[in-house]
Amino acid sequence: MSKEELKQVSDSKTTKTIKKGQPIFEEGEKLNGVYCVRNGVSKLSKLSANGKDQIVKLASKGEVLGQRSVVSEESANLSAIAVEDMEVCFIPKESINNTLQKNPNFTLEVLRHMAHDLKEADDVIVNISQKTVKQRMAEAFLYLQNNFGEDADGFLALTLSREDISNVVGTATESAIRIISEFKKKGLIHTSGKKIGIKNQQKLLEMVEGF
Amino acid sequence: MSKEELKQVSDSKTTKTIKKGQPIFEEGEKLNGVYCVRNGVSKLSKLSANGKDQIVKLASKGEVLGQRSVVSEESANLSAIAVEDMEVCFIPKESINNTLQKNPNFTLEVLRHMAHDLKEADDVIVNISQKTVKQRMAEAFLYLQNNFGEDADGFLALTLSREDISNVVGTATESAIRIISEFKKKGLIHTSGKKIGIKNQQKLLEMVEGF
DNA sequence: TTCCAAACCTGACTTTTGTCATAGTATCCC
DNA sequence: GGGATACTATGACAAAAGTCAGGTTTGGAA
Repeated sequence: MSKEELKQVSDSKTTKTIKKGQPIFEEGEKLNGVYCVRNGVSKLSKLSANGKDQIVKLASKGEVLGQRSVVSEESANLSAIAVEDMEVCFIPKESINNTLQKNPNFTLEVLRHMAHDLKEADDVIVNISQKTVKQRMAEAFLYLQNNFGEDADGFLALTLSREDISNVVGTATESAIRIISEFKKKGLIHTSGKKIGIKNQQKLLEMVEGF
Repeated sequence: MSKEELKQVSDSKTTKTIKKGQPIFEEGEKLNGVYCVRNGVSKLSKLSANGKDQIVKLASKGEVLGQRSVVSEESANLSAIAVEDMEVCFIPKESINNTLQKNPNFTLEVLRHMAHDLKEADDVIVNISQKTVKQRMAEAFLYLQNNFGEDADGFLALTLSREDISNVVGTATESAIRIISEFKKKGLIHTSGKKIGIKNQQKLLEMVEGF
């Protein structure tokens, strides 16, 4: 983007604070712009007919929410809810559309980014349909480790509730809890309250691969 | 696109015939361009660790294959295999990239299209993780009816093998066959050889919704 | 046409996963 | 600090789905 464009976008920004558990936007809502995550983590989820949420993606610092809806001029397909206190900035869709029209390189960037998201989504489809719940749980822990890191005590930096974990994995909360207990017994992970730490990365990896 | 651009793309096209069962490209391959479906149907699938294919999408006339890989300059994430005899035309990536650079409207069109695909992929994730195999089977039949229509005798125009059906739904082939038998007994569908016809759309719809 | 391989189908069984019930534990708010 | 509320945990059971093993049918090639 050119300096001028950057300035324009910067001018149209407004920062907003979202408390843990609060929605940034919800499924079906018409979005007037996109939200850029400055701090904290948001879950992107969709409610299914049986009343359970499926978490499709976890977005943190630097990621943009609502892009897809604004680009395709549809209402939001997913809800974005804060799993930690967040700071987001809002960019109105006029500003986005304007830049999309005028700056082919920006559009191409957005396109590349969406292509990446699409690949990830396809991978999730394959995983979820072909792997067992146990394998997906192992994968989820490794994913959290890779993408959000660990705190000073060796626990996963992003602490999700058991329910959120089950919604990422796509299983019943009780099943998720049971598998956490099992992993703990086998020495793959350790816990302290809600916090989970990875003890044996190698074995978790093998489990994902199906050994 | 302008006339000139259209002509340029048209000039760089080469048409290719693909026999049923033959791949257009395979997972991991580097693509030198995209393929536009002129005739026939292709399945886009990915091999999972347990040796089963998961079909992510069925593409027919007018749809473009390989777009995602060319845009993001990655190797193909999915294999494209003909489920019917096909005719495709090839558009080299230079031609695509050229147009992407020069024609913001074209880029925006591609972007919108990919946004749509992403939404569909998210929906598939929710379906597959939150619905039973039976519900997904019902959904698959309705999908085939909506997207590919019926022949003169009231059978689904696109005939998939039982294995392909199971790979769309994400289940074992035996399970798919068993559910087909069950649906037949319940009068929801009728079959003749591999062909399947929908008898009671309403009940299938209710089944998808979880009644 | 005949044969063979591939696709289809079904039964019996096992494993996986979900559901319901219930109890303990943390957490929030007044 | 106490009580309501949400979250975590576990057992018992039921339902869903996968696997294995065997048949049968079908379609295509020699």
